Amino acid sequence: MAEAGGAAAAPPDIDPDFEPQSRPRSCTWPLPRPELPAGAAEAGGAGAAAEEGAGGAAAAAAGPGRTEGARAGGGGGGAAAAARKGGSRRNAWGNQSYAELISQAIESAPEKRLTLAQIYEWMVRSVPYFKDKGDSNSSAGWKNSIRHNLSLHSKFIKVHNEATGKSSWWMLNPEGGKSGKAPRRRAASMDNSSKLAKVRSKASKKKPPLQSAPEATADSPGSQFPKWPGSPSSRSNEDSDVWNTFRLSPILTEQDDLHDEELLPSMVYSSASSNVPPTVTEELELIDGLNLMSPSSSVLSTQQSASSGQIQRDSSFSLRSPNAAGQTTTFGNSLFNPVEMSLQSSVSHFSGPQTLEALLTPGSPPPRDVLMTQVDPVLPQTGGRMSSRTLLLLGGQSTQSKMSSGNARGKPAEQQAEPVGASVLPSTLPIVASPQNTASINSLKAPVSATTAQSVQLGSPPLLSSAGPAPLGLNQDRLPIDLDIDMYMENLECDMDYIINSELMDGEGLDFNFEPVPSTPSYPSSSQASSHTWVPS
DNA sequence: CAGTATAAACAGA
DNA sequence: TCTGTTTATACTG
Repeated sequence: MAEAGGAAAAPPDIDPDFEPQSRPRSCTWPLPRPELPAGAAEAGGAGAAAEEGAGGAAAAAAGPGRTEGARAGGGGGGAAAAARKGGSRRNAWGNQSYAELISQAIESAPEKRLTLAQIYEWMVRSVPYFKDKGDSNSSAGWKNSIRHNLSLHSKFIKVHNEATGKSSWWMLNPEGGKSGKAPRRRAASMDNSSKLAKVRSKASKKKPPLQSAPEATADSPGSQFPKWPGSPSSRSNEDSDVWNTFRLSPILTEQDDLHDEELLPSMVYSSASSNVPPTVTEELELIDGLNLMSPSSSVLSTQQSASSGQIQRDSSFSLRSPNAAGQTTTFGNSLFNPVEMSLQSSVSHFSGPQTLEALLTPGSPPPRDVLMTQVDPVLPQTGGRMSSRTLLLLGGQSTQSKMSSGNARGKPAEQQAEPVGASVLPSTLPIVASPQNTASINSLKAPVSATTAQSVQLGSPPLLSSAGPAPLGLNQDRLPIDLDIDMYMENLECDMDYIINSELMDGEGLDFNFEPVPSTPSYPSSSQASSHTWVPS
């Protein structure tokens, strides 16, 4: 799995003990372990050496005593010998490294993402050695190591978790950042956000000239992945720093002008439309990573660099959604929709520069639909649109970016919301067989390839119009992607939200909107909508 | 030397 | 206090 990079992730070593246990009821993730452990499975299956069991126990036993101090070094002595499988474990808990354990923990989560606390939890529950150490007392050392590993390895990406309000989500880097400490540049697609986060954080944080911006930015170790704009999620202030960091990429630069939140969409879109600067390329790469993830996603990829980029993203989203059962359909929908919306919109934009222009065109009334979506960035500027209402609309679920801060998820959010993402999506983009969906899909593609199609579709059901509740069933399709979504959400969300809110919102039901929107019109709607809705024809 | 573990300093929320 | 990031140190292969 994740393995691409994560190779480590699934090493064989896993102890029988811990793997399956992963899901504590109490755990955040509601889902019943979906497939859980891809990683685990593999891991376990693979090599899993049996030995662990014993070892584990032993370790546990021993463990308590020594805890950290001894371990490596001390353990080293004894353990050292142990070749992974061969014999003893490298570590008190087995042969797996922290990074591997973390990977498993994340993979075990239905949504493939966990918060730090959840990772701790998983460790305690799943790894015998840590069972005893859940306490604050004993836990300090290994928790510190967990955190350290998360930050250190690129294979782990941090997605800021608005909804939960908790800490960020930690996910496996699709590209497999691998353990490499800081593969900075590469960055995986998703990473962007996360990375951004990191970047920003780093940038902002340490003032020490050491890593001063410039250098860091570049490739040097300091900068990790400046790729996208996404990070708005982070904090306001940081952004500035972050941006600096990012600036490397042209896009970023542009974005700077704009604003954090909206930036993303705009950025992408803008960049794409305008030129497809190098930055874009990078994004693509990132995206690629996503693609990897996503099965069908590749669809558009080829078409246009710019367009492809986003498209892929979409796919990635869909991909992401693992298994989760679609529990909270509603949420999922809402959440996803927005995202997709944004995505689609973005796509459409790309597809049709014209559209973009049209959209952008100041002269024309700001095409809410379209513009909203894409242009969002502008909107905010124009008038902060994210009125509370909007947020409200999104309702609870939409995680609006930082703006709203507490997302719908908030409460049960984790349970519900998260799952949502995961649950439905899988089939989403790629597959969606349903007629409507199909249309939507087409629309997605269409933008790229055929504008015409879009127009057609567009014509039919503009977002709002479509509002018709009917189609909803489909919604689910899109929902899930939380993982990515979050990330995107950060970036996109704002836009989406805005758009949605502004347009759809008025009222009532976002839900309705979603579907209709996404289903077919979405793309078109965005681009076309702009033209349609706003522009006569 | 690379990878990993551990400890700890710092910083932000 | 928790979360994250970084740096430093030590050990192993």
